[in-house]
Amino acid sequence: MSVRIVIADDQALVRGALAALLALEPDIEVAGVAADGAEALALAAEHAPDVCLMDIQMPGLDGIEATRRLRAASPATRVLIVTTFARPGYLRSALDAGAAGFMAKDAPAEELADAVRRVHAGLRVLDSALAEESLFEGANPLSERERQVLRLAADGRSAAAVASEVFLSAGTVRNHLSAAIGKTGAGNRAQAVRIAQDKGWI
Amino acid sequence: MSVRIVIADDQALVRGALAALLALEPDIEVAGVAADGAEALALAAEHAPDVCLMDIQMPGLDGIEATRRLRAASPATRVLIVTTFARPGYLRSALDAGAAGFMAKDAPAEELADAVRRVHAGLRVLDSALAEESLFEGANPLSERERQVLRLAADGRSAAAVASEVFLSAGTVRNHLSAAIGKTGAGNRAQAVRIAQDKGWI
DNA sequence: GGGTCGGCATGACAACTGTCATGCCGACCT
DNA sequence: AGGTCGGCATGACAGTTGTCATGCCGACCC
Repeated sequence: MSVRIVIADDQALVRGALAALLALEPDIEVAGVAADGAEALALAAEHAPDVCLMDIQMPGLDGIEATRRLRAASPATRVLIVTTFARPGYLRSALDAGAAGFMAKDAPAEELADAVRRVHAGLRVLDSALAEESLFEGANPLSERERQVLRLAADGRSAAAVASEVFLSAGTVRNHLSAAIGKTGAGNRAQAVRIAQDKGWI
Repeated sequence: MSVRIVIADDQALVRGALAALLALEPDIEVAGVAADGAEALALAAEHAPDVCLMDIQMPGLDGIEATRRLRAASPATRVLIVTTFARPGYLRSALDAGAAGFMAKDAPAEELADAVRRVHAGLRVLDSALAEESLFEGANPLSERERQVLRLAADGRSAAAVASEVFLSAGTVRNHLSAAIGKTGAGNRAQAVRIAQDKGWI
């Protein structure tokens, strides 16, 4: 009785290579591959796989949101997040969304098949160092408004431009940014953006 | 007579998966895998492979610089760059460094083995859309100083902090940044950093 | 109800940022 | 030699950003 899986990753080369790697295992069967979250949902509905390997960074529907919807639509399919960026905030979001496992892409290739089997067996799979860091860091300290404003400021918009997007005064936007700068421990908004992205807070 | 290759990529999972994918080809033999540029050079010296698959983003010695050194040390080994980021500036740097091919990781997995064979046969392998864009964009317009200052400003340093790093006045640093902003078509330094990174100019 | 708290909003002030006019210097051409 | 050009350096000016004191409001707890 083999484990049936679906793989979702936007980079075709990586997707195909992961499929090749897992297809080598006698007890794992690759039922399908998806290039984004929406495709992953469709494939999961069609094939009802045991496990879905899910990247976070994907165009359109990202891996976190896709996990949330997949858990709601097909509770029998368990999700193993496999991500380039081992950010503490991502781990938390992934678990909140209902993921059963979380692996960074710099983990040894030999561990992947085992992780799939463990997730299939109903166990959680976590990078222990990252889990520790996630606890140590504490939760995302930014308020909803602060995240929103910081996201908009992230691609270099001025305070006035952000203000008109969210229907606030420019002063208020600067105030939220100032709060975000304080909470991230940054010295200005550019650093705040970097730190927040690095921790997976925005 | 099979093609002997070395694979360099810092993400172990991707490295292993690419190795698995290529090992399936009867005429390709994976002689070794490396986690960074330095390891790749050592493996190339040891095994004298026909082709080296090289990621750009790697800790320590990056893929571009590793390619340059590998071409100098082992001219018989041809380099195929395989990168996450299909940036026009990267393509140019890679070719200048002596790479024989340049593939993005979102290319179909079926093309990888063929690309390896072509590179081995002495042909160039290029993403044609990217090559066109690279020509259209023209060369990196930033001067050495502008790149240096922009790189330092990229992680949120103030003009004064950058100035003391490079022994210039704060005003001069702002002037270089202003020039970079103009040349990138950005509206402020944060946008200039984004655009320059996106095109592979810094 | 009264007190406290966190999130949100605002304008005033100081610091920083982006632009510009100006000047210096070496490379290149005629 | 003289002219032109691009890269580099600088300070003055106007616009943007970061901080702060202040106030409003709903949630929560005696």
